[in-house]
Amino acid sequence: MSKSLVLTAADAVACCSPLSREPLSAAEADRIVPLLKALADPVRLRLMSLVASHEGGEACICDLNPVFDLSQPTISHHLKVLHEAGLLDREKRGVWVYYRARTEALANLGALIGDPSA
Amino acid sequence: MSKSLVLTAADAVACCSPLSREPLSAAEADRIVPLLKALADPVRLRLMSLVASHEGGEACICDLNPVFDLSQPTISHHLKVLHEAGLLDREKRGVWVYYRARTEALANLGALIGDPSA
DNA sequence: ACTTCGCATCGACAACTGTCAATATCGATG
DNA sequence: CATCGATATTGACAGTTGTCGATGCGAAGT
Repeated sequence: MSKSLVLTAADAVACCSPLSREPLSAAEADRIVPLLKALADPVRLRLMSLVASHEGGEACICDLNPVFDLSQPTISHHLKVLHEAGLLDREKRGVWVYYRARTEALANLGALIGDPSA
Repeated sequence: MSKSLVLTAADAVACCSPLSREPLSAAEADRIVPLLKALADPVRLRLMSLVASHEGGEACICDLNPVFDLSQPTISHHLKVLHEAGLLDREKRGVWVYYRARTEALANLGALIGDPSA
């Protein structure tokens, strides 16, 4: 069976026209805002960038943790927020946990905010 | 003198490569996050969309206020946040105040999040 | 089996945020 | 100038959020 039975916030972005095209409904805004909230923190934005720009689009937590002067639980918390927003996929391989950037979600969100054809 | 002597957060976005290109520095993240924070609220996201999609890219507060079931000070507050982030330009014409969407700022932010060429 | 290691969860706390009612400001109009 | 109407500011409050230390959990190694 498919692993995408659960509809994350990231999936919901694809169905809205760009900000400058037509007014967003309250329901649409409520579906998009969790994504923006997830990115609207300096640590999470950098985490997202670190994972997305990492080789293969994925990174091990063990690589991410030492980048910041923050406790391990704090990084774990931020990664969870990004994961639950649908921006990061989580996979456990052996001892380590890897996060992979959902570039499609990022692309959809980017298009919604700054529509190139607007 | 020019009115653009002040560098808003929106201007600072243009100088960063997309999220999935290379890791964002802490300083870059700190400059981008205010923009995302400004959009990461359902009311502000809808306000931004309302203004940006409005005829001429601008809208009068008197048109925005009745759209929401919120007090006038609350809407005023949200518009201020968007303005201070550099996403909305403010202009007083006669009795009314008009807000204009800074589409360039939106485009830059959109490109940073979801780079089409990534 | 015991320990170690990588990561998640919990509980607590300070800081920030969204909202409102009350009030101020300021231009237009009588 | 007195008033009115549109918007901004202030002060207060509840709810949310970022952070930490302590602890839990499961897999690997000894």
